[in-house]
Amino acid sequence: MYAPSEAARRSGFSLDTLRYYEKIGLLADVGRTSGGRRVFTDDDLSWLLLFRCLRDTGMPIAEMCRYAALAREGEHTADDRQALLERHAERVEEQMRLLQRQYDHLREKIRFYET
Amino acid sequence: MYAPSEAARRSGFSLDTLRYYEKIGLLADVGRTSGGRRVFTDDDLSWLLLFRCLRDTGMPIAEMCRYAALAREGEHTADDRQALLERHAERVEEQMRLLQRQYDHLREKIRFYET
DNA sequence: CTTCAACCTGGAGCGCGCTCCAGGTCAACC
DNA sequence: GGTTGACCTGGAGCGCGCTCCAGGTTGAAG
Repeated sequence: MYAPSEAARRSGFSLDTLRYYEKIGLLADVGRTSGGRRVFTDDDLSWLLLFRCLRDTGMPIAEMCRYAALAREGEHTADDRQALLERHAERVEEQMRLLQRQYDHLREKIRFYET
Repeated sequence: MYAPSEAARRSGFSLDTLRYYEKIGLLADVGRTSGGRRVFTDDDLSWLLLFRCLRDTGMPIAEMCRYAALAREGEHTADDRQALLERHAERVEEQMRLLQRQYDHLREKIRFYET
């Protein structure tokens, strides 16, 4: 059980972003205290860490929503979810290759300044 | 000498983006025909390829503008320009490490679906 | 019991990097 | 000379992903 600030600290998202993710339905069924304050479980946290991973690798929020919606539908969507992640992983590989290539160009450019 | 569409094709930027880059002063002194149409030189093209590299590695446009402005000031800014690129390259290294780390997480998650 | 930082809501606003549009001009080809 | 597609300008608009704000509530510490 984590307070909002603790969940923010552990996930790397801001409080506003956590509220935003709940508002758009990415993070569903977040618990509340009797006073109306959010309480994040370990399960919520592991979702947030997955979202962190997907965001850091450039997945659009709309696609994360699709993934989360599939997961909520139940076990029978496991194949779809796997395929979604696989397609994303392939895009990430392409992104890494491009980044490496452009990094090499950049280093070459810098070497030019060193002479 | 390249027509706008050719410059777009070779640089990977859209026509609108080329015009936009000129408008904000990132790309300066682009030549024109008597009729007012842009003519891109090899020099313009190599600038565009550098911008492509910097954008692909996540440099904000404002910083590319700073770099371009320094270059226009003359040779005496070479050290500043080199330092700017070096700082950027270090950020890119960090970005590559993060991307690799999150890619590994993603692959692990996918492996979980395979069992 | 008081205080005060952390939290709540709904909704507006923002920064970035383009992208699109209207309404016109240019120039190569038939 | 007419057609057509590439190009021009200034300015508005957009998609994304938050971020901020006002005005109010909660709850742990002293």
